[in-house]
Amino acid sequence: MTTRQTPDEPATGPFPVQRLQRATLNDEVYHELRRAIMSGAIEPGSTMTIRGLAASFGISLMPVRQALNRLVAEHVLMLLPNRSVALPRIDAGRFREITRIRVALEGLAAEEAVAQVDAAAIARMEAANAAIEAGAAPGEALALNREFHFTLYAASAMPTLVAMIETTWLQVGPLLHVPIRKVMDGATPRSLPEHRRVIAGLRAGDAALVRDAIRADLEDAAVDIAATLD
Amino acid sequence: MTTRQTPDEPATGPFPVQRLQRATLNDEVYHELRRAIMSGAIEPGSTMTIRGLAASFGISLMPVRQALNRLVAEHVLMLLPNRSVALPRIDAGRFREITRIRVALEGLAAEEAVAQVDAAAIARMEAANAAIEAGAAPGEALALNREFHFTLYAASAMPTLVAMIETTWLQVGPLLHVPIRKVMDGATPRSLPEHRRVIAGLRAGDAALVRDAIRADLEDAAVDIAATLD
DNA sequence: TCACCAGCCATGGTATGCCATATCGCTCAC
DNA sequence: GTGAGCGATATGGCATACCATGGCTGGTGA
Repeated sequence: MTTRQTPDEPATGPFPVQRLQRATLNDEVYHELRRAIMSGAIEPGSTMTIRGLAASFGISLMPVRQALNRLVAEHVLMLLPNRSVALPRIDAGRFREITRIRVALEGLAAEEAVAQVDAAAIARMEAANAAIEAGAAPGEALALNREFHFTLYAASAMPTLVAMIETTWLQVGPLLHVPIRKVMDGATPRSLPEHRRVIAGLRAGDAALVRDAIRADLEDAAVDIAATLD
Repeated sequence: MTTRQTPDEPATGPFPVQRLQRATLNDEVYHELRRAIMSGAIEPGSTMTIRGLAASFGISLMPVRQALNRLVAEHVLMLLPNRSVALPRIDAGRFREITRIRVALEGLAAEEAVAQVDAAAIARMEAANAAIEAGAAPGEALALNREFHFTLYAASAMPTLVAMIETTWLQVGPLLHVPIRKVMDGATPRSLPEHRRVIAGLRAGDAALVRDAIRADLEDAAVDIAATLD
């Protein structure tokens, strides 16, 4: 099964080491492409070839093909008529659509999380938000924002929902990078009132408030991003 | 590229025949598995092997592997620890979760459809509903119900949303078949008041009414299905 | 008779090779 | 000079082959 165990570092014995890398090449390629997309390394609209990627990774075509298929199935990549794959160029209409979907899904997760969130999760969210407001670098702010949101969503204990939300984040991922950088670069570290409302709502156990704060947070960000689209 | 053109039937010349089967084996397997799942032909909890399916289809392992990967990516199939795939056994908790997701997504699509639906679509929905109420066979009723709902959702002009809804239907597909049969077999053809409310709401342009009718329709059905779970 | 071990078989992952197609460029004819 | 046709190359899909792993089974020894 080629579990790709321990490419280096000789076996350290029965010690509890946690280096379970990635199981299959397929998975590795998949996650690497995900990372590249979320980090803005891939230009929207650009196409990629199986052979090209396989050569870059130094592996055969099969794992790459499977990883691409998986991303196409998630609507993160797009199948061209010639069966090549491309990172879709997101127009304003599609962005609006995905934003509405995100409001519905993330609102549901947020609402549900209120009843089940624990103090540790709230603390992590508050720490992430504080780091953003303290003026993290743009890339880091994105990661912190992601942690803020997904800590909340994970508290919903709805794994299928969380997975669907992750997919939607991937779909708009190419947009997040550049515009957010533009938005945050010039601005002084600004407070994120909606994030603070989320935390306040969690503490108060007010599901409607948390849902609305998430909605407002998404829509606020969407306004900035949409402004860069047309 | 192996476009698999015209396995039989000699070229009929420039006549406009519409027999563009399926493009790739991958796709063919994918859709066949989808059909099998939605029709209840695959037992929830049962596992399947790549080689077994490939032998059944009379093709090689690669297209089967890709189709399975795609279904796993859509959370329709499930990856076992030994990397085999299985049709998940849906427990009550997961069913409740998916139902809530469906209410959120399908409610959004329904609401959005109100502003854009045309008379032809409403007519198709009414016809489908009438056929159900007239006492269609169980399997046919499922297909008609599906047509009713997706005609509505397609009117939303939100293709990404519709695709996500289709995925959720696939995820609960194994449950729909048997229970619905049980529910509908004994019962005399009953009217579907929520479907009628949907149509009335569409005619009246009342988005809130349509959304609520869809919510009620889904939750009504969910009660029947959940009753068969534990 | 039971437990344990070894070898086989089933199965998944990956690499390679071949075929079909699409695309691009070049050449030749008009 | 331009357009049409042809060929080379790039590219995707599929089949086959090989390897690694995990589970199962049968045999052997206590």
